[in-house]
Amino acid sequence: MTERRPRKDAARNRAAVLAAADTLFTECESPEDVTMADIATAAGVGKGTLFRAFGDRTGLIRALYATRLEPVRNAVEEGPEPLGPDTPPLQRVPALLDALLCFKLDNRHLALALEATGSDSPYQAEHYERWHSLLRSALEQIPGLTNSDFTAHALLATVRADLVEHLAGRKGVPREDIRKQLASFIAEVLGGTGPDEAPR
Amino acid sequence: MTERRPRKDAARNRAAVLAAADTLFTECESPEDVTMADIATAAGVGKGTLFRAFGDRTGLIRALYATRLEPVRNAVEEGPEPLGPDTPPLQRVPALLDALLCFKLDNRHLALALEATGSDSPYQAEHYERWHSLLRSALEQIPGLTNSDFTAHALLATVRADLVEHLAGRKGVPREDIRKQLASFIAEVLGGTGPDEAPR
DNA sequence: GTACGATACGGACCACCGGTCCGTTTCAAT
DNA sequence: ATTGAAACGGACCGGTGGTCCGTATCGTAC
Repeated sequence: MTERRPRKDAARNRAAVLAAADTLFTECESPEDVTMADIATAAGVGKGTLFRAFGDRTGLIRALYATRLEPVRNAVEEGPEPLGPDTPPLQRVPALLDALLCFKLDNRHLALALEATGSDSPYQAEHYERWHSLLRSALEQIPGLTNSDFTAHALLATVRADLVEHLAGRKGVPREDIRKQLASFIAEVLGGTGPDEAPR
Repeated sequence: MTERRPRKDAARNRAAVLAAADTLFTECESPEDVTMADIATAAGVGKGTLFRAFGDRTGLIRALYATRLEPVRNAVEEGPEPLGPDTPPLQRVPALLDALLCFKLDNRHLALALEATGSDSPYQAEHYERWHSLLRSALEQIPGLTNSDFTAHALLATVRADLVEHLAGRKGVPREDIRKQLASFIAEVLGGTGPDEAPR
């Protein structure tokens, strides 16, 4: 198989860039006053290296984002009960959204940077498709719920990075409050058509 | 009062720029390949004029957006039954969101341009505050609904420009379908706590 | 109609950013 | 030790938002 292993220095530099970018985005207020040159300098490499490794700005941010999101993704794909695939939908849907919310709360800067890539609306990222179809199929298994496709979009819109940032950052709403409000909203949505509780 | 009337040529140029920007944004695919220089040229004025009149790119787009949104705003503030302030909340909430949705459908390019301004998340625009508090107070009057503040945010997130664009543009969902799905979603949200409203 | 101050015009100009290019250095397989 | 491939880095480029200032236009006072 032609699986060329990357050279040692390449791997090291890649990691250095990722780390530097992460701290820079975390520190700076707005993602867009972190320039590519800044990142290169902070990582101690040249700009060329940076672009060679990640293609372009979006590629770098996506790589960072994917790295951070991986634990969540694993938990969802093969994890235990609250998030894993064996959870009954009525319980899994809130769990999924709560996990996503917490992730965005913990990585506000990153999620913001990803969405702010300009031309790259979140709906073009392959991430989105995955989450959407996951959520949709979970919703479809809930009896009495129609409109799963749109509902999935709507629920995902609820945890978008800039809304989360607006609430948690700008308005200072405490983390647990946001989680509770989201949970309560979801309960309203899910409870609307079926029997009000009882996962049957 | 020091209400200096603007000079005649200034007013004419301002209008020309607004018109030119509107058509350019409408024609071009992505808002960000309409440059300020393009707009100036299309309007037959110099760049300086353009910046003098609107401050910066965001200012121009906001001005355009506000102009287009004005009819809706009027209808909401002092209009007749479906949207106006005398409508009972249970009917007004869906009407408001439907109006907003239709507006975004009709002005996709503009709404997209506004949100894509980069640093300027929709939540920082003064528009948003107005719509949010309007919606929230309407929701508060619906008996049995808690969590009005967050619910208002969530419902507004449902009609965000890029989601609408994703559905209507990218995936080609017909206008009426989207409206119907939105209405149905809202019904689920509003019907969740009260008596079984089931409009069908 | 003329003169004149205030206001607006316009396009050359600037700073800066994402992205490329290519001569030089480093790696690792032999 | 040799050597070719892979990676490096920073000078460089095209283009964008935004500024500056000499010039043209407006509108008012006479």
